[in-house]
Formats: sequence, C-alpha cells, structure tokens
Amino acid sequence: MGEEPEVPRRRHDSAATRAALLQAASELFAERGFDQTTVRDVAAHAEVNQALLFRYFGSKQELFAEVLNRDSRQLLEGAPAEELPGRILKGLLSDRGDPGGEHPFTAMLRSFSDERAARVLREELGGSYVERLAELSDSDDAMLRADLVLAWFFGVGMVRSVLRKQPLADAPADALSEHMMRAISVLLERSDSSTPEEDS
Amino acid sequence: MGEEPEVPRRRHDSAATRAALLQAASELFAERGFDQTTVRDVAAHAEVNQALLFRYFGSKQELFAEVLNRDSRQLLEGAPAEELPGRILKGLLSDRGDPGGEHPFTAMLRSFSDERAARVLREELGGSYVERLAELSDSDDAMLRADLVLAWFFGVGMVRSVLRKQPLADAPADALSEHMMRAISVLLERSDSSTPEEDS
DNA sequence: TGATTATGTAAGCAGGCGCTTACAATCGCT
DNA sequence: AGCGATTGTAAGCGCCTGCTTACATAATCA
Repeated sequence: MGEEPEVPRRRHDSAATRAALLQAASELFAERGFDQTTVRDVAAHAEVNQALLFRYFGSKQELFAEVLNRDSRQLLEGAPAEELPGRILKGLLSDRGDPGGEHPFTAMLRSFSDERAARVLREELGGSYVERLAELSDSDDAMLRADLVLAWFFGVGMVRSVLRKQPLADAPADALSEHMMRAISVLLERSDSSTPEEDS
Repeated sequence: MGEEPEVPRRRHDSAATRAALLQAASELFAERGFDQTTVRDVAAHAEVNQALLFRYFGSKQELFAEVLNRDSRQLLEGAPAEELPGRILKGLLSDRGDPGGEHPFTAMLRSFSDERAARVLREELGGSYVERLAELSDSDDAMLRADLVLAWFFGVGMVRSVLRKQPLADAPADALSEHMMRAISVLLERSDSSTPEEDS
C-alpha cells in the first residue's frame, strides 16, 4: 500500500492523545449532547484509535465527567465570579455565527438529565448566578425570583440553541435581551426603589 | 396494570389496544424522554405485542407526535387565549398532574436533545402553542414573545423537576405562578406604548 | 358454513452501540 | 544492543435498538 506523509504529532505521546480526545469530546458533547455522541465519533474527531479512549478514560461516562470538570473549571476560573453571569448569558444569547465552536455550556443543557451535568448546572453555575441576581432584589423571596430568572436563561438557551425553534433561534440577541430585561425588572423589582437600575 | 381476570380486555379490539399504547407511551415519554424510552418498554407497559405499535402508529416518532398532539389538545381544549399561560403553568407546576393525563411539557422537556423528537417538537409547539399565545400580543414580534414565554416554561420545568435546584424545587406553585404571570403580562402586553422601532 | 379480513404473536434482521482483546510498533533504560 | 513497559491498531463480541416478517387466531359476513 502507499506510504503516508509524515505525521506531525508524535506517535507515542499519551498526554497528547489524551488531550486530543478530551478536546474532541468537549466539542462533540457540546454540539450533540452525551447520548448522541458516540465513542467512535470522538475517536475519529481526535484522529485516535477508539480503544485508547477506554484505556485513558475507562468509559464514556467517565470521559464525559472529565470534560464537564475541565470545562466548568475553565468557565469558573477564567474570570472573577462577578463576570460569570454575563459570560454565560453572552454564550447563551450570542448569535449563532460561530459554527466552529459551541459554548461548553450547551453541552450541559443538552445533557441535563445526566446527574453530573445537572450538578454543575445546579450548583456551580446556578449557584454563582443566583447569588448575583438575588442582589438585585431585596424582597424576602429574592432567591426564588433569582431562580426564576436563571430558569428563564436556561429555557431560552434550550429552545434557541438545542431545539433551534424559530423565531427564537435566529432572533437578534439585543431584541431578546430587551424583552427579557423588561420582564425581569418587573420580576425583581425592589420595594425601596421605584427605578430599577440599569447595568452595563 | 393486570389485576385479576376481572374484565380482561377484549382480545380483538384495535381501538382499545391503540389507546393502551398511547397511554403507556404518554407516561413513559414524560418519565424518561423520547430516546430513553424503547418501543419494547411501551409495548410491555401497555401489555400489547410490540409489533402492533408499528401497525397502528408506523414508527416511534409518529407515536411520539400523536402523544404530544393528544396531550396538548387535552390541555388546551376550550380555553380562551387569556387563560393559556395560567393553565399551562398550573399543570406544569403541580407535582402530580391530572390523573390520566400527563402534562405534555414534561415529555417535551426530556426529549429536546434527540433530533427526531426535536422535529416533532418544533412542529407541535409552533402549531398548537405559539399561535395561540401570540394572540395575547398585538406587536409585530408576537411570535418571538410567545417563544420566550414557552422557553420560560421549559426552563422552570427543568430547574424545578430535573435539576431540583432550591428554592425553586420546593416553592409553592401559586407563588411561582403569581410571579411569572406578572412578568408574562408585561412581556405580552397589548397596545405597546413604547415606540414601535423596527431593527433591520 | 367457509372464505375473508382484522387482530394478535413469536421470531428475527440489520445496524449501531459501548467496550474488550490480541497483538504490533515504539520508547526508555541498562 | 537487548528487553520490558508503554502506546497504537484491527478486529470483533455481546447486547440493544427500531422495525419487519411469517404466521396463528378470532371476528365478520355472504
């Protein structure tokens, strides 16, 4: 058979192949979710033999867990906690002109019935998000109202990015945020101030 | 459920077996979502041979569509547009829905990530729900606003029932309903007093 | 009645899945 | 160099999936 051209990646480099698998898995899980991503997809996308996936990660579930771990840590450590809500919101609402990379956040939305993904959404991302949102309201059920806002963001992300339902899927981000902010300011309105503050 | 042979189902009654399959499918889709429910599960739960599922419904996907259609019609029938959000919310927030009728949103929520189910979902949502919700607003982007309302319902269902995030998970339904209805009426308000800006 | 049709059943097919195995190639070390 | 350990590969196993087929039984009606 014909000779292959010289390969760029070293052939015996476990760290590199591990990283390649992790990266491919992150992208595919974000794009298709856990169930719709096969280990053969991941291996092919990483240009790695699929048996190595099991050698290095044990199982598809454990690979998913490691992806979640990596991506959520990356999301949380990349910026101070105050910026996290804005970042996630931007990822959720950003116009979908970036076909190369889905936001890692959508991997969790697509796979939220997996308990590990649910935990990240509920505790790590939801926690810091609600903390910030609750500051905007001083009513005794501020946390509950904040949860409702969080739920709205998740729902919009799901219908827009996962379900891809029109017209929401292709609506401009600023039209969405305008509508949502108007409703949210009613939801979170402070009793000591009649004028809701503008942010950013 | 097969009890004592008290009134066993007639053995040659296609309407009864069709109904049994629909009912079993409705419960299982709501419980596990589209792709986690197998046709063997449905047939066993209905105590019907699984080949009949394909005789009467053609495919798993068409069965899913009929389930959503039936449950949605049951949920929406005879309600004026003004009552729609309240009625959908009431069923969605109650921990146990009306006996005999599952809330279609639960099945929808758990089936987002499967592309075959998503196609059915987009059709059903666009046809049965958005059209009628959009009647509540007379602005030119009424459909978009209706999508945002639907997205909120899904998000709340997800955070409350699947993620089980506190305090939303255990909050009383009427408190949630009150908050959401207030915000929704702002979102969908008629005769929008603001200047009708078009963005190109 | 007996033929025709409607309904129910058992078995299996083709394909995809996660995962394993047996082995070859390459590296690190003395 | 020699040799064990590490890394890469091809093949395939067993199971589950949606769906189909060949056939048995029961209802219908001339």
